[in-house]
Amino acid sequence: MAKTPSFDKNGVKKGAWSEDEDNKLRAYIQRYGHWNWRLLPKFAGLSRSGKSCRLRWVNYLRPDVKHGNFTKEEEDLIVELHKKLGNKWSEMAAYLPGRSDNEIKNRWHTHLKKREKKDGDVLENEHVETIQPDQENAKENQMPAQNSNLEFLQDVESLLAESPSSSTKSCWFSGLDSVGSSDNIQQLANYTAPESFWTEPFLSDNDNIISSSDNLFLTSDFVYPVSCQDDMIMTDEFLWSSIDSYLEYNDQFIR
DNA sequence: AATGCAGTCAACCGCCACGTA
DNA sequence: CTACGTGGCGGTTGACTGCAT
Repeated sequence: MAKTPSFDKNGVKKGAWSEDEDNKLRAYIQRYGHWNWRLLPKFAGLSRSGKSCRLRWVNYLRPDVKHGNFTKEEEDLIVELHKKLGNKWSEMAAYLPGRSDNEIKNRWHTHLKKREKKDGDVLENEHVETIQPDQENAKENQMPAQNSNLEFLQDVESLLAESPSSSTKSCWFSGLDSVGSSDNIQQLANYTAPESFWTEPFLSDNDNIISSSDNLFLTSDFVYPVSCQDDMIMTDEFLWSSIDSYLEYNDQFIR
């Protein structure tokens, strides 16, 4: 499927990645993070270009990357987003957790483009409008701009502070669409975390940070249940201690 | 069984935007 | 202001798979 491995004139390897190369790259990034893609292959012991390493990580090795067939919902969303955004694959990827821009692009070119053309022809014959302006606006409201993780948490923190209902906090994290009637509750329910919030483990040289149950935002134990299980309800204490840990931990690097 | 062809997807390439010296 | 380095994006390619003939 992938290209045959070969070496260019500078001794840089190209083509399909071996399991050994994957393991080296994964191990290096999990321990040190990707601080400089150009230098990374040298330190990780790989005869690859930085670009190739980045692509392999982003599209394949990241722990949150979904491998497998697209669901009907995902495909419908891609079609809708393509109507809205055009070929902005990376922007679309922000709305499809676990899917890379490359994967979305491939899916569009191999499947959805044809489906869309077919649907378009049918609709043209039936003289039906595919999307109403109001629906567009509604969609816009559900997809706020992505912030940095820290900005996102600060926004959430301030919204939660204004919330009269303690259950709001749990409901928001459980992924419910609507949890109340007041403005800030509604705003919170519509709020979208940056994808990296769930997926970036904030790696450092200290392995304890990855495995410590005290830093719940930093562990896969916490990140994955929240991002994958819609019906998970968290206690307020758990949520607040997690946010505090997260902000505290971030401060070490920001200051 | 052999061949051709369309579909699929991992990976590459060139370009651009942005930050920094 | 300019040059340079880096990361990221979108378009394209090439190898593999599966199906039809």
